[in-house]
Amino acid sequence: MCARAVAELADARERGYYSIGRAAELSGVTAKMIRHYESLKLIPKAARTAGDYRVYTAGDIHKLRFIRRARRLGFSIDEIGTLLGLWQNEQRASKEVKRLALKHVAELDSKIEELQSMRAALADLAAHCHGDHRPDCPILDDLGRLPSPE
Amino acid sequence: MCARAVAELADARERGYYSIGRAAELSGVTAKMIRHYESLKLIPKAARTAGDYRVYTAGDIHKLRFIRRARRLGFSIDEIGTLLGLWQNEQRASKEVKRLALKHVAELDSKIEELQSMRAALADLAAHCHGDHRPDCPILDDLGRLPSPE
DNA sequence: GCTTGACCTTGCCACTGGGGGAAGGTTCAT
DNA sequence: ATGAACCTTCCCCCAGTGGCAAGGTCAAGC
Repeated sequence: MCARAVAELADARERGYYSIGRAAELSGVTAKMIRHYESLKLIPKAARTAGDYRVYTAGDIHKLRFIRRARRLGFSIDEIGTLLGLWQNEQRASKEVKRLALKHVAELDSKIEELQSMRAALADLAAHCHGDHRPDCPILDDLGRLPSPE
Repeated sequence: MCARAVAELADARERGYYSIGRAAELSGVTAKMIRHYESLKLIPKAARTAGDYRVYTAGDIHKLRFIRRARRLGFSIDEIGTLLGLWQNEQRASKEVKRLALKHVAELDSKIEELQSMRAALADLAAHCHGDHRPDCPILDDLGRLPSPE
């Protein structure tokens, strides 16, 4: 993931390197996304074999797994970049990490609230709709409501 | 929004047409998005003046407001297309509208649940992090956790 | 050695729903 | 007649994927 030109693929495998497909299997991040993360500079450029195949170490795969877990918690790519830096920095202060996590919790909270208010408004409208063959429908009435008499 | 070539802008205004900027003001949908919705065929092509300016009727603006409200409830552009069709169809069955609304409520519910489980997991990790100058951090430990001993 | 097929490479296009801006034309008031 | 305000089209950007196409590499069987 850092050095360059690692000879043949067979060689590379013997030395403990994995192809992008294997890395994808082992980390749960698709090959596509591994390349994408490389292009975004979230991860450094992978080393290549003589045949120009990317090769990954167990450590790289560990890092990819880290990224995948962070994505699942909803962190953005930028935030994950920061988290990776902190993860690999032995001098980090856990305060920094906690601050980032709590900021993200707050973002999640506001998204949740937003969705909940949409949900409530819509469920309320739906509750007042007969839902039969007739055209009358408070849902459409509300969406098409005029703000002021026209 | 349907016919073509409406002569001069001044004429058009006298006949009750609005420019895209006015339509944006009155509907709350930006001029940018009005053009975008037209390109997506969510709304028909607007009529044009001799100078190629789009013109809109009060009815069009009403429709744009409908779209804006539906977006705020989280409906996708596709769903809004369907809702618009139902809105303008006097023969509609309110059952259809209600079904769409309830389906969307279910989608909102699953998104809310997803965010809530992220939120809970992250808040839990953060709660166990000292958040001080020391590097030890359960948040990073969890993100970097190996799935099986290696 | 040659073929086959799995895997890899790059690159482009699509989607969600917008935001921003450039380059140039139109309208209208002064 | 000129400048401001508004309009036009076109393109790039964001996040985070998925998919396709054309081509190169590798390992294995015959």
